[in-house]
Amino acid sequence: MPPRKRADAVRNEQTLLAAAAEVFVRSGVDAPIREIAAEAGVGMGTIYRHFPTRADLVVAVYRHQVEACASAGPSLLSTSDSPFSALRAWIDLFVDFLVTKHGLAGAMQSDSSGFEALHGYFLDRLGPVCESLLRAAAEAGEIRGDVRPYELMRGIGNLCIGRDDDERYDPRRLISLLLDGLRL
Amino acid sequence: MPPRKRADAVRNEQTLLAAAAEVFVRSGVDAPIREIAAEAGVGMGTIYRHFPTRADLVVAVYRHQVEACASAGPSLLSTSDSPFSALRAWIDLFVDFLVTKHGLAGAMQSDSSGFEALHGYFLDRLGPVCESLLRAAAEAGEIRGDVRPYELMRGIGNLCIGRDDDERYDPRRLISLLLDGLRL
DNA sequence: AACGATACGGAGCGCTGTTCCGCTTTGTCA
DNA sequence: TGACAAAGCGGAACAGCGCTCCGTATCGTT
Repeated sequence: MPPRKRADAVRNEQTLLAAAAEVFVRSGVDAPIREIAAEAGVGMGTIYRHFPTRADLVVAVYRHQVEACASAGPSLLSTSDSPFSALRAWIDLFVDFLVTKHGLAGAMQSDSSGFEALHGYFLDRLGPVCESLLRAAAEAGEIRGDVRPYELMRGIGNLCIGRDDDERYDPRRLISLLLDGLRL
Repeated sequence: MPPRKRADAVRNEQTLLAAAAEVFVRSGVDAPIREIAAEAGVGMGTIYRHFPTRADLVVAVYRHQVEACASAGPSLLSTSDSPFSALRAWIDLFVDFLVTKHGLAGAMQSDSSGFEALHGYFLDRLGPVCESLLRAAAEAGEIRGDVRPYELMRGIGNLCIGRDDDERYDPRRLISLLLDGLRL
């Protein structure tokens, strides 16, 4: 059994994950390594040591984001004014996450089976979270009750497909409209 | 009406189209501009003047290749030993062309409607050519007669999906096997 | 032949990924 | 606690790329 990782290395790994997620949203998954290093306040060597290839980093961020998104659901539900505003806030996190998810396919150019596995993980983990938010809002009488989590998540995912550099298309606007459409 | 283009400019444009096609097959659509310039024996400035963006170049090569592939059909048919060997040779050209075609989607990241248009052009132009090769081989009794051009072209196209840097997968080998399977 | 107009070539700039190694921090053991 | 490998870190340095720009060469016209 190899000796445990050093505490600073563990810290840096977490910092990097958070910084990379932030930068991916701001500049896309192809953002320069330097920008991610700067955001995290570490050197480039540190990134390469933790994540030898860009795909490694993207996958790690992806998993990290799935977890963050999953655990954000219940906590938003308990801190928000209403179930519906929790849902809105959660969807907002979800959209940030989709940037990473869509970049994933490109980053994992080979290995499509690995991609499928990650996609399954994503559905298993986030589907129930979305469902509980939906149910809470429905039981509070804020939205209609016949919306299924899969269709909502997929619909939002599809709305977010397409290049970010298109001034004429803002997915978040449409998603907001969609959410309004759920109200009773 | 603006004065005609200079003769050397026209020549260079043709040279570039041929050189780019060659390089795309060898190194992919992301090949360095320098490599294409070197292959064509021109300076980089010349490429940028004729094709301001990479997408412009890829699209131009694409159209050029569609035409070349379309006109190669009949001529192969008349110079080959048999219709079947003409078909084999044509498929070989077709596979080269697919490198450009698959790169097209990536190069035209925005503008998916433009991509659809180009795809339609591709089908209209190459479908009949493939059909005539198929029919000739069938009428010569070399292959079965129930193969439709669309399914063959699409099948071959799909076989060619996936990264080129995978040592374990050689699309041309499989395509050769597929072609053998058409024989009577 | 002479002279704009047009096109060409490639050096140069800025940005990127990736490596490599001297320096710092950490954990351990006497 | 102090000292000393081992593990980890930072960022200078190198290499490769896209793209621009302008002095030079070629073309077509008069």
